[in-house]
Amino acid sequence: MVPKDEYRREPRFAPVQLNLTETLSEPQPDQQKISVFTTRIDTIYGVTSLLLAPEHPLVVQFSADNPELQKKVRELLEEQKIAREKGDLAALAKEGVATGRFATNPFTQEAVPIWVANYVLMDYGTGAVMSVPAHDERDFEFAKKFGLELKIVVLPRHANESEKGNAEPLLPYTHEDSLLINSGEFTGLGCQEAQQKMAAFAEQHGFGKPSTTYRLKDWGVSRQRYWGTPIPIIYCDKDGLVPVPEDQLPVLLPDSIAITQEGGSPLSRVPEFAQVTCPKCGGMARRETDTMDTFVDSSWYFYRYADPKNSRAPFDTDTVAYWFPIDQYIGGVEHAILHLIYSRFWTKMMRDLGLVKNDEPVEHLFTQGMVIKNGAKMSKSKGNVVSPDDMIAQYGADATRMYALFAAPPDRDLDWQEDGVAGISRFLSRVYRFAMQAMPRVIAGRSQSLPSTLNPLERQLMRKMHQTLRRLTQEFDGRWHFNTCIAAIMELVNELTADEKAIASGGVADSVLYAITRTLVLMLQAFAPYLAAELWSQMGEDIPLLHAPWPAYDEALAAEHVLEVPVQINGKLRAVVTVSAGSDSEVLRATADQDPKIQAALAGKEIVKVVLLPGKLVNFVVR
RNA sequence: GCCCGGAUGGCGAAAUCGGCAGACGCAGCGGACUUAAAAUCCGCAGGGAGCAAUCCCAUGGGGGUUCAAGUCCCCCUCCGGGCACCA
Repeated sequence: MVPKDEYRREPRFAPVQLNLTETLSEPQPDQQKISVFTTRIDTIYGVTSLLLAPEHPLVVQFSADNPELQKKVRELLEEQKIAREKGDLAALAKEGVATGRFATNPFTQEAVPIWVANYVLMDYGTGAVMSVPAHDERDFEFAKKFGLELKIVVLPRHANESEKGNAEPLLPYTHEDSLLINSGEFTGLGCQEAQQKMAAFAEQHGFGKPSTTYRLKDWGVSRQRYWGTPIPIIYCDKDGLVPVPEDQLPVLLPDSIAITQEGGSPLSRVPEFAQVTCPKCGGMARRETDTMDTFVDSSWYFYRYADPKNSRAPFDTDTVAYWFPIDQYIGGVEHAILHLIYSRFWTKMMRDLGLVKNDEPVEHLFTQGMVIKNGAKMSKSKGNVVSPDDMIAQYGADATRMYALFAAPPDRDLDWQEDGVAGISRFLSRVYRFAMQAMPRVIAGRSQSLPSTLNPLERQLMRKMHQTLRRLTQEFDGRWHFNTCIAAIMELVNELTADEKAIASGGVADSVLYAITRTLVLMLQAFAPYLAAELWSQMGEDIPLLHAPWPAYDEALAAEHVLEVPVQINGKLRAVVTVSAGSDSEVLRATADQDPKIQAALAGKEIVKVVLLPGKLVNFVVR
């Protein structure tokens, strides 16, 4: 599948150990070490403080005999917790407190103050961060607020020569296509190179080494909701967490439930659901009343489709192995992450458990556009969904379906509007009238073989038919731009109805009329299946329309014999000339030379160059 | 903030590999048929200048590459979607 970064592989330089000093004096050999985690070791000469997460173990030690600091740290932790629960950590105002301790930067041997900050997370990296205000957004904000020092150690690579050395970049300057300054022996290196060399230096001196870290996407699956899959776990005071025995699965949601405005899980207020006996000891126990995120269901439900009647298990491994992976997934861009990631994760988990044999749920992904209504995506949660029911009632399912396909290619967003469906409806009526008019001769033509030579009208119509068929065949196999398929069918029908009188008066053999009408119906079935099925049955075909094979187009019959070639002068269209297909450059040049418009336009000009593309284009470059 | 899409006539769009910008349709205008209307059929239709032939301008904006750019490169604006103190 296409989205492939559910975890990101990032080169990291971690951990770098900064020695802790009690004072600004020389570092002592027996002092403690704090591991920090960084992706920008190249900025380490710009470190002006060291930040710890409120939960960092050393914070406890630092604040042991300092109640004031303890209180402040508790506040910082609380702020962080609330922000994380709300999911808007980014909006959290940066707060922090100095511990009064100092750490020594192993690169510079400088001592920097140690702070506790509410935006440093204990569960990422090491819970300790080197703060480089000049080259990190967050540190910049923090340092400005608390008056901490800024040290510029990276300059834009493309700064003018004259500015070099004194150009102050707009702070914080975080780009990595840059050069180091004020960085000791590393000054003058590019960021990337510096990262390699400084990591090697750290490793050599035993205070750090590069590593690769994988960042997994968080997915908290439990929800305090009624709608969701029950989590089959029972809490017993005696036995702890007890899984619901397999013969009691699946746990079903209760039917009688009051959805109130109260907070908390609605299921916890349904005693007959929540109160159970422990499967182990038979004593009073409590059922888990959170349900699972609906993403859990959407992560695997499609496996059930391969084995829908299985009453023993969700699905049988071998039955599923026959069908999976799915050949083609079609979904909206808004699914490009989340659902798609989770379903891949779920498949890999089931693979590891031996439940499925495929590594990926899906082979190919087609990302369809969203339906937009009044500038926003149409979605149930936004309540701006427009039902096609009215349109179906007025124009029928065929016209509604075809209109939706005609409005835009499927990979593009579609701003839903209803003008235009009438045109499709008119088109389908026109097809029906034409076909029914021709029907007696179409039926007669069924049993006749095609004429050995086609007359000009027959040839023209057959050419158009094969061109249309070629277009559809290629689209179905490739881009899926059904809007242009429909346009192509319209062009074919336009040509047929334009020649309707000539066709009616016998200008086209019955067998040719049959061949064209039959192909038209086959092409139409993808877009207007009901009309196509009706016409097919009128034609008295032996096999059902759905079983009829897709017809093959004939490249020779589709080929144009006369080509119109644009003639340009300095790239601007000045004439169009007609040549027979297969004409070479000389013929093309001669034809263009003879065109009166071209002769007039070239008069008195010097021809510098002539671009000749046989069958495609002539361009005179003149002075 | 970061990542991914997108922007072309009054509207939906087409141009698939750098080669006639606007196919096909909607809405509109003119005409035929009709007592009249509906339906249907024919024609016109990006903007500007001109009686006309014809010419100029035009694919969100600005630069560039090229004989030739909606299409390729650089910068920017706006709209949509997703993610987001992950150091």
